[in-house]
Amino acid sequence: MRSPEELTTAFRNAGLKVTPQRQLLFRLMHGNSAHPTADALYATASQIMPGISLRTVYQTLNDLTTMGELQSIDVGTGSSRFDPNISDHHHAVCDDCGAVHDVYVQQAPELSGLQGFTVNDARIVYRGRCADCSSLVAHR
Amino acid sequence: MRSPEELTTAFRNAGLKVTPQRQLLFRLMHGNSAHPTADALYATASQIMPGISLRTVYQTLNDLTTMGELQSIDVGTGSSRFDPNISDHHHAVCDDCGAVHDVYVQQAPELSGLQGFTVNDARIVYRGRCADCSSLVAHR
DNA sequence: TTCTCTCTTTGCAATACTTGCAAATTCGCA
DNA sequence: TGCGAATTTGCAAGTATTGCAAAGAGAGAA
Repeated sequence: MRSPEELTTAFRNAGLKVTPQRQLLFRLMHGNSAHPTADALYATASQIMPGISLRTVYQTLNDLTTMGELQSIDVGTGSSRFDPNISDHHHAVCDDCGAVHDVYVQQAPELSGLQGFTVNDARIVYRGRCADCSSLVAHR
Repeated sequence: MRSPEELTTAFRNAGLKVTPQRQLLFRLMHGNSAHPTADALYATASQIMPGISLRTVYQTLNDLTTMGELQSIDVGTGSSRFDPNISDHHHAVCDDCGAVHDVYVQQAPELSGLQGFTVNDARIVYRGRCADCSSLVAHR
């Protein structure tokens, strides 16, 4: 996603208003590689801006996603996660700690066995154990 | 998943009971390539066995999944889908009609850029337009 | 700066999906 | 056939997300 400053002008140009709530969320998501859920972001935002509503967090995340500034990802953990990295990439989920990591794959695997299916998008979710959790196990 | 007959003995051997509800669900899922949701399966089951409860459908699907007879898949449509095909495969979802198709990929793409992550599983979800929907558009 | 129109934020209710729980029922071995 | 354990049901509860209406606040115009 673009920087908070760029988003500020982009929102104004689009006739949208730049509110303190939105600015805070811009800042919290910019460069955020934690793949937070709406609820997790709400928790963080609440510490800085008590009173901000979960509804606003959902609203803004959805707006940013619609505008193409965020990618919404679903790794099967019950709730959607949001990723400011909108480049072509995939995700690796640690089954131990739940962390989600960005992953880059050399080439999108070709599809075979489905005649006539036009692929618009391919997303890969890897599951396993991340380096941190692996080392924890090794020292157990 | 195994045949209804095999599951019957497998359940008995495991100390589990073979009820009419379970037998019906065994039959409905065996060879089912529709990737139904629990609710969809409940609708079908209800026509054959009025009174069967949605709770039992969820229960049985979860049990079969735990036993490795079914694969639970999440293609981001809100609810879990169940697949009796437990071979190594992936899925293609039509954004028009919502149909989910089984897909086989030559080789699981290698993971790069994540040091020390041990991959247990890789799942690919393709999105696009299936052959049926494409031809509908062509004739529009 | 002030006005005002429109977009936002809030709070709460409502929805969708799934699971927990307890009572009633039924399977299956002896 | 009887009994004990596993199951099924119905309903309540839990989680994630959205709809809605009233109150509030940007930001361009005067």
